[in-house]
Amino acid sequence: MKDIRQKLVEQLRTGNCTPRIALLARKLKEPSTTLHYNIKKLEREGAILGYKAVFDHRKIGGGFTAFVLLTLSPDEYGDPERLANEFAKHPQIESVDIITGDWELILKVRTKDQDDYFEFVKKVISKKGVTKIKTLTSLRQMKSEFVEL
Amino acid sequence: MKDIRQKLVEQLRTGNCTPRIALLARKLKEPSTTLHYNIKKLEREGAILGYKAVFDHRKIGGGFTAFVLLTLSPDEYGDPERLANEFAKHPQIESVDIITGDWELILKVRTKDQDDYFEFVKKVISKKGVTKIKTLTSLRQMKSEFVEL
DNA sequence: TAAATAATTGAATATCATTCAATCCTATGA
DNA sequence: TCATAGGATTGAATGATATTCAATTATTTA
Repeated sequence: MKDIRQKLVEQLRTGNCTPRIALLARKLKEPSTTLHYNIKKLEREGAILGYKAVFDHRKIGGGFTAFVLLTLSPDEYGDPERLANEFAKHPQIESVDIITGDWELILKVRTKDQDDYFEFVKKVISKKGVTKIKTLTSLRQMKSEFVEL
Repeated sequence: MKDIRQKLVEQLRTGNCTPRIALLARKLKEPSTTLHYNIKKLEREGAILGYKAVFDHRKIGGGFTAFVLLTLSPDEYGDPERLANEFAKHPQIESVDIITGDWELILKVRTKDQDDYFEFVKKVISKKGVTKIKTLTSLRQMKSEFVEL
């Protein structure tokens, strides 16, 4: 048996999907060519960045979810985007935001379990420039990516 | 001119998309029927919850993003899910998590601007059961929904 | 080891996205 | 008011794709 599952998840997580124009045409009672035109326009304008699958992460080896608050050392203050971009590269990280207040960055992280998360914090998050880390562990997700769970 | 744009955004925000099997078949060098079978299986198992568009929220009237930390009154302590589910219904709310630590809930909220956000806090978030609200305003998003921006 | 169940796959079909050209609408300026 | 140009809408035709089906192969179960 091939292990296609993992490859599929990898591909569908960030793209490789497309809108169902014919279905939308029926729902909205509009000609599909009109919808096609308007969707392409949204894409051209950069309003639509892509199409992707939404997963129940518990079922694809991402049972642990946490929000991570970070403060940066004064030398990173001027350019928090450098570190933020570095974090963004990791597939375990769902979102990266530079924020106001007592913390500079907030990350949303998905790992298999708490052990995995601890390893991830040690290897990826704890780096020069990060002076303080606070983890808010998700006990229950009610909504994610605008989808109610 | 019809205003289809808003209706499309509404529909594509949470679903009405589908995987591009033929494209994946070329990428992964597997027969499209095999991929079709495996994708349907992921759907049946509930691992895939749906397919949706990813937006640049700044271009569809959601220029303001914030993470909202909430503490609940002792009487809501026992059943934070009730309030969480209520929040989840609002389209401005991207995610709702029940968390550990000093706060009980974290929301990710998208509104047009800060004024809109203030209205939203007053009308929706400030309700009986919520005793403390802390807003972390996003100044810059580097990644969202696993998509680098 | 046999039988049952699950997974893979090519061929055929049904559905759909996309293209194209014609038409309509809207904004702009004389 | 009218003419014009660019954008938006749409039906018909086409090309591409998802889906179904049946046959085969692999894996699990008893």
